[in-house]
Amino acid sequence: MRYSHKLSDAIHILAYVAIYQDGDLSSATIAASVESNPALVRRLMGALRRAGLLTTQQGSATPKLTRDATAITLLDVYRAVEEDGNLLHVDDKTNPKCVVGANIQDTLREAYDEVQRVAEAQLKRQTLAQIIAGILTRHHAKTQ
Amino acid sequence: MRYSHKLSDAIHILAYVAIYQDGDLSSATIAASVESNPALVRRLMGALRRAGLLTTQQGSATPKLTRDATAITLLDVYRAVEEDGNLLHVDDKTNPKCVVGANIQDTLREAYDEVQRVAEAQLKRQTLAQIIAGILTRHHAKTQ
DNA sequence: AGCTGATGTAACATATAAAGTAACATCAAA
DNA sequence: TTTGATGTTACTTTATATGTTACATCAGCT
Repeated sequence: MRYSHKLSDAIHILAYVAIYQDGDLSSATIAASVESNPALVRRLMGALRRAGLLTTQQGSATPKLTRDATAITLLDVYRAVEEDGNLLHVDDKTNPKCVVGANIQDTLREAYDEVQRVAEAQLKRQTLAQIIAGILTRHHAKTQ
Repeated sequence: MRYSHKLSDAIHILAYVAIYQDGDLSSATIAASVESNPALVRRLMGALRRAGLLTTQQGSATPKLTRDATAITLLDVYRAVEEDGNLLHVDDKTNPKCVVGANIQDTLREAYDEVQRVAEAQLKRQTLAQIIAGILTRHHAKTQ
């Protein structure tokens, strides 16, 4: 498949909502910033809403973060939009009659879990507020 | 796309070669253990050979690890078989005329690099020898 | 030398998931 | 009531992984 940009686009949406909180927050406007389409934006916003990160109102372009950007981690967003949150994938079709095929799946799962654990810990350490600060800092550096 | 099993299958191949080093190591036999096909096994072995982890000889089913399994990390294997080694992907098509779109790519790259760094460190900490030990331990537990 | 069976590699087909597109029901606000 | 928004679904397109086939090349044996 193509590589997923869902995490990146979801963070983009949340950052946009936070930065332009009193501006035009229609899915079409946000889609223009993402260079994507309104339906994708609405789909991602739906996932963010179900995860409790965003409130929306049907018929009204008024999305809002449910809490401060300092209290939203990249892990929160990742879990909201990536249903298979696994970074690495075990081949679950190996020969059970072979010593290697019969035992490698559980062994690898254990190994991959360690990778997943540290990656998620790192995602948890980074907040939406930091991303927003990074965006604004870069912007100001360019326009001064 | 489908999720990649290349890392898992490559580790499988290396473990198989190490465990059955004096047995039948034809791509067809290994493919039977992976429940895949010989061409895939040969493709992955080609990548492992180019990465310096394995030696092979055309015409002869005699693959060998180039060094002890304790000196081959999962990161070595990962880099050998995953050409795009990035676990997370920035959306590289965002609107440069928007403050968010123009600056989020670099900001996210920085954030994702941190995740990549800790994940790779964890992959580096785990060796092929540990995977082999895990496979054999599980096997012995079942057959005692 | 020739036969057999192996690898190396490429071309093509298929499967799967992401993202794009379009349509429409529903709701908000004027 | 009209306009324009969201929520959601179905379908299409695209990208990547894997499967399949074919065949050139090589090793090892007789």
